Amino acid sequence: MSQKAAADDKKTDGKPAPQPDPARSLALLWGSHTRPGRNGLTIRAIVEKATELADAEGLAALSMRRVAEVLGVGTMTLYSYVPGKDDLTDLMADRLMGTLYSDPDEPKRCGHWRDALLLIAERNWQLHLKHPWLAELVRPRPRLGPNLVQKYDTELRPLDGIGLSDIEMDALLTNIMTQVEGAARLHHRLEREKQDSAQTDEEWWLTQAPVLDRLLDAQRFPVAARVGQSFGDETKAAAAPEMTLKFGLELLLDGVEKKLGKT
Amino acid sequence: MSQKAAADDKKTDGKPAPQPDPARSLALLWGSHTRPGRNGLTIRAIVEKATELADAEGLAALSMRRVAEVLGVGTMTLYSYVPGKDDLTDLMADRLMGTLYSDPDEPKRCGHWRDALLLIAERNWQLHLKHPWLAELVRPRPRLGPNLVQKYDTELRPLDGIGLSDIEMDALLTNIMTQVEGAARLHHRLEREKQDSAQTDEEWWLTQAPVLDRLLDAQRFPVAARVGQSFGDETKAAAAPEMTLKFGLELLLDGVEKKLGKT
DNA sequence: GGCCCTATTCGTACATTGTACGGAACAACG
DNA sequence: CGTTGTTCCGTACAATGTACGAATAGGGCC
Repeated sequence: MSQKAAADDKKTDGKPAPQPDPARSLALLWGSHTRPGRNGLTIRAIVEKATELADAEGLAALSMRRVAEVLGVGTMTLYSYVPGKDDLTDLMADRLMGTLYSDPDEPKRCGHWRDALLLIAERNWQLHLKHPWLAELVRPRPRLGPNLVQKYDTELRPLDGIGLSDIEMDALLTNIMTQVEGAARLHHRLEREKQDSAQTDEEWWLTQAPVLDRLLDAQRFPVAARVGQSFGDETKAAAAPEMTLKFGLELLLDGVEKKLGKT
Repeated sequence: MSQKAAADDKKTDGKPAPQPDPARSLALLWGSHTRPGRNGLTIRAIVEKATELADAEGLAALSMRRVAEVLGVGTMTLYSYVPGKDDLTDLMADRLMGTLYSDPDEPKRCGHWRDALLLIAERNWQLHLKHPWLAELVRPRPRLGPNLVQKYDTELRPLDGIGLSDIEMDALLTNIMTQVEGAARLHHRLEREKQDSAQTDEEWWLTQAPVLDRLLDAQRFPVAARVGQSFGDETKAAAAPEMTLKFGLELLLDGVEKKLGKT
């Protein structure tokens, strides 16, 4: 239908793309973030304050106006440092990637690849706990910034030479990251629901009761009813997503172990 | 800090919560979607048209105004059928869950649990391919609707009695869904980038070249450079996320197999 | 020191979003 | 033919990202 209808907005007067300029975004990521402007503002400062804001109030509360307000500058001033909001979130994400490990060989120093992967998963999990907005970013993974590349390298090192092909190494890491991110999303969703419906889970059962009734009394869902029961008990007791993640990781690593023939 | 500061907006004049009413949302999901209004409109029709729109133009283009326009009704008319946009997307998602299997025993009929899980993963993957917006929804998983519960039950059945506890069954399924959704996100991200930067990937390498140079010439990232190379080759060749998913699934299932002691 | 030019700052404006509000049109019932 | 309650929807509002261009400040050159 309107497959290409949205391509030419402006008359394309010379510059190729006024809005999305991937080259500029990349240059920004890899460039210097500490060169101050006229009023002493730096990209780094913007990114840090924005991160604080997102940590405290969630990604939904992260608006250019709020960031500018917190920094005590005009809203549009931010745009002389950063092309747009997407680039800001990219910067925020990439910066965090630099905080994961103390040095590029930390995971490898675990010795066994399995321990290394567990460390990697744990660090990423903790990062997601500290920064709930990380898992909410629209972009599945942020643009390729220096810290992300560093992280990639750091996490690949303990896998190098254990018997996996390059592509398998990448696939394994990707799957682990997917697991962690997925668990983080679930975790934050539950957390938010818990504090949205406020106080006791007494009330939670009241609103959910009609559905649960329909669920249980009908034998349409025999297995779901029973498992949902167990899961519900577990859920209220502790952090279910973390258990799920641990379980999935074990399975994944056992699978790797089998693929490698033996430990 | 502002933990509870945002609780009381309005004077709370009687009705508990004017905006987020989980009970109503749940009732909506489980209620009838075919009762027509004055002008013959039904919830089902709204949901279907909205789904078409999201399929064709992406989640970003899905606005209440557009949906109403397509349906030929006033914008606010939608609000007499659906409490808000979130509920609409919940309805859309839940409806799709009903299209996954022909009957509640289809996966179980595969015989072996491994084949069943592969079928389950494949179906969910195909669904994500058909509806890119599904993986973009903010809510990690939609609200508990009838079709989602049905799907849950259907997918649990082949796992029942093979030697896993209820919680393990749930965790396994959750992890598989996470894998699929993560792969879908990556897939759609690559797809979008490919058609955003338009025509040849010639140009892609031009914009990405400076970064890649910095990446390769520095020996800061020895492993990442090499693996990224392999991965880049693979990426251009075919659908990398799908391969990654297949790989991760195999590992996961091998892990399950080991846990069960033997096939 | 004085002046000009360029890069930075940012007030205003606009398009777009979800949706609250309340009047208008309509159906059913007496 | 009212009356009443439901459904429809035009208008309005607050919030968003950001384009535009006027004000402004700083730094180099005479």
